[in-house]
Amino acid sequence: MAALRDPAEHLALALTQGGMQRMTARVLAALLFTEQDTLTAGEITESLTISSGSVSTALKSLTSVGLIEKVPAPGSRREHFRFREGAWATLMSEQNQLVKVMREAAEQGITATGEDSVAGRRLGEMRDFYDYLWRELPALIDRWKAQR
Amino acid sequence: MAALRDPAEHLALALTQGGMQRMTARVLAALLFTEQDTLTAGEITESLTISSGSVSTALKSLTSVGLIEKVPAPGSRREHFRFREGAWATLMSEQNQLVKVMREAAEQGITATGEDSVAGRRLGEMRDFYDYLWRELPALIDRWKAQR
DNA sequence: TCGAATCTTCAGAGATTTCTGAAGATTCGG
DNA sequence: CCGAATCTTCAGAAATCTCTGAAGATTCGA
Repeated sequence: MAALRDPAEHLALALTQGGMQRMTARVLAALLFTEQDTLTAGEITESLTISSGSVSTALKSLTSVGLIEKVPAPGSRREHFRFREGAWATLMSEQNQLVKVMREAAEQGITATGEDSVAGRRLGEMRDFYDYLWRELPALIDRWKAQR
Repeated sequence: MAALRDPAEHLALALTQGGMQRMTARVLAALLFTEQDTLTAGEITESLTISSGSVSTALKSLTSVGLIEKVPAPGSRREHFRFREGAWATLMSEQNQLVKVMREAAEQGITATGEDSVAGRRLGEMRDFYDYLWRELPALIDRWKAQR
């Protein structure tokens, strides 16, 4: 596989498996692997050989979820971007939204079937599990932040 | 949205967001929401109005990851399936594979860039984070299992 | 304020994924 | 061992998602 020859592409692939858009993942990987402190949209466009449109969309989306940040660049007309401190914890928290969705789906199911039905009991187990994660995962991330 | 009227479909949608195939998610939801203890492939095919091929593929895949199980059904020629005890913890563990992939991608990046480069330091942070999760998440799940 | 450089948006081409349907394999009662 | 019931597989149709390219918007120095 070509990705194994290129660690940045390999990392992008892993991010893709986690649900990230392919071009977005490649842009993030570029920001991780550069030896510069920041990169401009133009530099990314050139180094990945993808359209400026894709880069723009990717940067917008990565910024909005807090994985990267715009860096004021005096003396340059272009926007500079940088991988953000603590971004991994942010990404993890993003993914915890899914835990919330699962818990709510279970809750809704219980409302529909009733607590004491066969299905209601199955869904109760599900709700309890995601409830537990919803409480414990943020604590886990906090412990990480603390020990840094 | 129609899904909000039908809790089973809503749950299937949530599973889909987590990366599960749509028909596979619907089959799993059917097994969760039924008032029976088990369902046959035929019953699922009928209640979801999807092709028998999709049901067969879905059941195969759900069985292989341990979310459901075949139940021996004396006196019936058909296979019976049931949502599996502790399946949610299993699903969670599945998803932790991604943590491992991320850690390895970081490690590989460090090997390529060197520990002391700018990129190497960024990747070091990434590696440490996923390393932490890789150690702590199984413990979190174990605590859940213990407290049941 | 003007204009060059840069960025954003979005329609549609292209790539990918998903589902179906039907042919063939399997299973089990008789 | 036969045959009806059931299950599996897979080619290709259909649906979906992704990326590009170019038109228009924006920004900032002069």
